[in-house]
Amino acid sequence: MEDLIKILQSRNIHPSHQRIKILEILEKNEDHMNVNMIYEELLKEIPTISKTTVYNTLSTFAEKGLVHCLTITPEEMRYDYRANPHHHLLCTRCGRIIDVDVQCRYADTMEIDGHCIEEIQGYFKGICRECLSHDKAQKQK
Amino acid sequence: MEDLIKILQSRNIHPSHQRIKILEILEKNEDHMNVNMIYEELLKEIPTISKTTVYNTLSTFAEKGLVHCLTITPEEMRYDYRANPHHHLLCTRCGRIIDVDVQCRYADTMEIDGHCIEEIQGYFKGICRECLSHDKAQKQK
DNA sequence: TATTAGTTTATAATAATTATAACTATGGAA
DNA sequence: TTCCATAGTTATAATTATTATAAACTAATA
Ligand SMILES: [Mn+2]
Ligand SMILES: [Mn+2]
Ligand SMILES: [Zn+2]
Ligand SMILES: [Zn+2]
Repeated sequence: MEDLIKILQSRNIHPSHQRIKILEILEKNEDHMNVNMIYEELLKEIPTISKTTVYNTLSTFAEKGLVHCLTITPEEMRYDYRANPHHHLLCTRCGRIIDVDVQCRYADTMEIDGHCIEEIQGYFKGICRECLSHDKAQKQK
Repeated sequence: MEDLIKILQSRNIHPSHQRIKILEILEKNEDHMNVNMIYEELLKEIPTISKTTVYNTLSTFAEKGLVHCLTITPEEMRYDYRANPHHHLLCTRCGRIIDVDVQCRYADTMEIDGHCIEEIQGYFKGICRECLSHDKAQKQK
């Protein structure tokens, strides 16, 4: 709680009740929530929360570099709180977006083909570990 | 023209007038159009074309593996006709999506961290060659 | 107290995409 | 030729994520 406030302050974001809760949810959640998932979680603690606040807060967080926006799913934006750059797996079975710790060979390159590279976004499509082991368990029956 | 028909037929897609024209546009265009860009181009030749047809056709093409869907821009889907897998640069200046021919070290890996990898999607964010040289020209004034 | 800036909320507007149903072209059977 | 089935196209409406707008609230400050 105190930690979260400090994190917000360090980015010059006024630590309102709503903002603290949203950051708390982002921190807890592993698989890259969309606005609606965050909103549903918030409702449990702040029943008067508005979806606009979630949108506003997330775009503030993104501006201040506190979260990264992932355009992996075509339907809606996903939000990523983890600090270090990394890649993702989009599971075509369960729909989750999962962190994958692989290094990109080009992660330290700032120039390719004359283009200036500022950010690397990579993701894999496939079937996640959990879904695979679920498949196996099914087959053994 | 004959080529385009053959391409469609080889994928079991009936080569209607509309479909041929859409494929033709995709082939000509380098920077990964969205539905509206394709629609606007089509209007010049088929003034009665419907946007629904563009959507239907592109989703057929995608199903049959003729195009790839890019979720790089958050606003809308972009379509990629090139056959070989490759990466992209999203220029934050001009908004274009440009092919970048870099190899991915993991392109032949089918398994990472126990997850099954079926497809690799990667893109870079930055400023493209053309925008950079435009900047330089400005400065010299 | 009155004022102000910053934050949250309710509500409406926008825009990409999908769903639905009517219309059209085509090719074969009768 | 006429009828019919099918696939493809079109117009239109519905859905849904996101953004815009303005009102209400909060906390700090003169
Ligand atoms: Mn992540
Ligand atoms: Mn491409
Ligand atoms: Zn899964
Ligand atoms: Zn550019």
